[in-house]
Amino acid sequence: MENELVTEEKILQAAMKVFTRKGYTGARMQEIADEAEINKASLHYYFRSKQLLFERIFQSVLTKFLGEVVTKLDSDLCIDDKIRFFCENYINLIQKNPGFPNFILNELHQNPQYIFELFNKQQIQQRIKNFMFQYKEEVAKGNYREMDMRQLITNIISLSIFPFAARPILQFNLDLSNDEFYEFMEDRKKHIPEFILNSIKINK
Amino acid sequence: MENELVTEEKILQAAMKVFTRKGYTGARMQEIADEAEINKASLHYYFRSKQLLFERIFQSVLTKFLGEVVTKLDSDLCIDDKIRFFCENYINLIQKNPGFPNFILNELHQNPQYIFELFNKQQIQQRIKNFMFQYKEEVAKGNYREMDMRQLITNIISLSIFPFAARPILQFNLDLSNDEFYEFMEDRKKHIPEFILNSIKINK
DNA sequence: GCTATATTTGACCATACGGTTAAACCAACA
DNA sequence: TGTTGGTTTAACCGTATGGTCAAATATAGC
Repeated sequence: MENELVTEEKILQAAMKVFTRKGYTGARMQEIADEAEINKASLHYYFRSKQLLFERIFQSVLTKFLGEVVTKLDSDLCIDDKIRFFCENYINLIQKNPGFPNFILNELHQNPQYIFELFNKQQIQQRIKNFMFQYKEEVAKGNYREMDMRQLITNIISLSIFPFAARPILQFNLDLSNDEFYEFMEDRKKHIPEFILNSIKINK
Repeated sequence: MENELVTEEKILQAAMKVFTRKGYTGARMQEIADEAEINKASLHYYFRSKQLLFERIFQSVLTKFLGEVVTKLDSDLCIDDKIRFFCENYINLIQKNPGFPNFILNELHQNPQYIFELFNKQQIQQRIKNFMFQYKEEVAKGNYREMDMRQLITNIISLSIFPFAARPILQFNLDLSNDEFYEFMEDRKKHIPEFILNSIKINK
């Protein structure tokens, strides 16, 4: 049918909005229906249950969250540019979807095991290994400090994502308005790579 | 009555366990009652409603989470030691209470406004300002790089807390067993201060 | 326009859940 | 031992919620 895609798409958008805001247990099927401007029974017509609808959304969110940025990470950029690229693009991505980090962190905690399949699809582990290898080569050349690469990768991710997950705390304690927080994260796109590179580069 | 404190304490412990695992919407009063090995009606006898019990728990968690460590931050330690102290003690604290970060990050997102009173009690803003002032003095002496202190503070917190919030993701993608993750975080107590100080100190 | 198929809807169902009640229980004390 | 007051409990209540169903409505092919 013609309308099918439209309705289905409306539902998916509404569901993403509600699930990312309220989480699985907090979300109400009625609320999703209202948001999509359809009858609650139609939800179950298109997606049989809350669980199935949720899985669809969760998969889509996780794919968006991991895919877009991580994919480009084993390009032929140098270490510096990869770090710059990652921070800048991740912050951009989350600025467009502010609810993603908390949503993922939270539901992750409930479901852990079944999520790992999704990670596998993105071949994260392989990309990380490539990056580690590239770094080691640079260490051998004397350009970067030797360090536990798992710590470095954790640092890059933490610095980029955490401020969004803890946004209200930061805004309050650093006394930032919404606009100021936006500016703060804009600055941060440059600040993080600078901060990291200051720490890991060896200046000859 | 004699038994009152015991029962009340049992409830609070059970409630903390369940709320930090499942969040407000995910937690069930029956589950808390079971965990405390009492009747569900007794819950309502001691704490009138789910909301009130939750607020009690949330306040207690937040106080523990903020107080213990942050309080000691405006001591007379030097910058280096304050950063070392903060990272080490925060990681210790969370290792003892692994559910705290996700719990706070999540509920925070639902409730923001009423939480700020609790932050005020801990005088976080003042302590941050003191730290900023101390840093500026050191910059003037030429010992540390000049930088936006709000970024630095965000970095310290992000690096310490985020790995716990995203633990399953990290464990999977860095291929760490539970024991290895523990070791990883043990190393991290030293790694973070080193990483940060490498970046901000000026070597003469 | 008629039939078959897909979609939408209001009404309904069963269960789960937070919360209440009244009776039972128990310790202290007169 | 009987009375009092705090505590515990089983049974119950009203509502919210995920899910179903059959009737109604729209759509497409003939």
